[in-house]
Amino acid sequence: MPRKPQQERAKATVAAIVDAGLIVLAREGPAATTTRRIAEVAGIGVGSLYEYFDNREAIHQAMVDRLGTDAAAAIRPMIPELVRMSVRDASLAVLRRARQFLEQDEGRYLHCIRYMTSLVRGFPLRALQSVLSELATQYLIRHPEMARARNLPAMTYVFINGGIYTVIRHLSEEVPSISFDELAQALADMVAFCMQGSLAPLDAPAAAGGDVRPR
Amino acid sequence: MPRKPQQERAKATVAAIVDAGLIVLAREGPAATTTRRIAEVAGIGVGSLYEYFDNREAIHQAMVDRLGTDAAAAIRPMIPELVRMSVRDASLAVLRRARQFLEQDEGRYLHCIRYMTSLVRGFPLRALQSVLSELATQYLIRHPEMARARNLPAMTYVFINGGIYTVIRHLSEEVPSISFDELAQALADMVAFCMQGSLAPLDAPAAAGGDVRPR
DNA sequence: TCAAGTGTTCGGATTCAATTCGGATCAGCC
DNA sequence: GGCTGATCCGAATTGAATCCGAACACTTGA
Repeated sequence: MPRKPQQERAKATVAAIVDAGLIVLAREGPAATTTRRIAEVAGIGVGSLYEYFDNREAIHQAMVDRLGTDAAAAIRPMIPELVRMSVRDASLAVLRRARQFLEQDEGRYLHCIRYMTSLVRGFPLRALQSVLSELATQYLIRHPEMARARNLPAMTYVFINGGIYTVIRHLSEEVPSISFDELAQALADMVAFCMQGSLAPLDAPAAAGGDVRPR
Repeated sequence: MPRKPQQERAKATVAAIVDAGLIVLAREGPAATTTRRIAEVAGIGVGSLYEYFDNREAIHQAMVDRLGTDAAAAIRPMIPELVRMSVRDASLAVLRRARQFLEQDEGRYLHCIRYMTSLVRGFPLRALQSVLSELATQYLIRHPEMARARNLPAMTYVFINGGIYTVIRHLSEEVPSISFDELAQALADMVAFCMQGSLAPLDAPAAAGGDVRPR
């Protein structure tokens, strides 16, 4: 029976639990991220964990939510500048900011994110997805001619979801076959190529490799 | 101390364990996929699990490997046909085959794949990645003019990794915001657009939305 | 065919993390 | 102070993962 923290100290406790979870996960790995250890690092008793969380899974969920919210907060203020850039430059700027965000605090979030995919089913960074959707919307408002692009909702879906999880996967790899900068550059190029291709008239000259027009 | 199965019955036991794991995971979910239950469904004693697997995690890993191998086996025979298609059609064909593969046996693999991402860290479908790399290589041999494409290794990385995990994520979503067919169509279009854009001469006319040329 | 030696199976005993629960403590209010 | 609900606590309980030594099955070679 989880309750809502009402008093200040209770809110502090909840925050301490999520903080402790992230700290332990980053420093000691998923095997060490037990309820006892979280409580120990948070400086509270084990029983207190269950005052505000149904179970360990709920704590993990809160940790993921925190990461998503923080990431979103890092990107959101950039939106006004981003909409004034080209799609390629905007994509690149977002990817660079994401990397910077993940590497702050001695890579705490970077370490966490590597384990979180196996901690929480689906690993939904809702807040981050939401901010990137907002960015896409703002970008289209500023560049209405791009709304002509064919299949835009599906492509946006792939840009956002595919982008987030491709980056996470890359950062989780033991021995990446390409560097982060190469990945970021490729992703930014690809977003630009897709917008370009999707906006081109259907009777545009096809490149080598057969018919590249949709449908 | 895990050993290699030497006798036939031991190999059968190992296979039964992996099968049972996949069956239980698909039918009863991750919470029910305990060592006891796997042993029960496999028709063996709990102790036998540890003859060939270090721990439960190793069993999960074997389940993931099995899925990756089976998926790869479903795609590999298509390579000779695929290399004769356009990139778009080939991409679409691979995506359709993947879906068909996942839906066979009443969606057993589909159910499994939804949980596996949280069962095994990194969820590496090595065999599948390997087959798709092979496909890319064969495609380039057959279409040498495409090797001119800028940044090809990084783009291929994104096609393969991004493609696999975007599809998996989509199939894992409770309420997908787009249908699988829309996703497949968009991915195939995007691969085509990227190849087209990447092969286009650098001084090609830029589409709306600013400079879309790399670097 | 038998016996030794190795591979295989088994399931009760052990270990340890997750969760519960009843009571102690604290904050705000009369 | 005395009351009430919120908060905190940690020993006890529960159940899954793992271990281990005995029992059983197969292979070999005499």
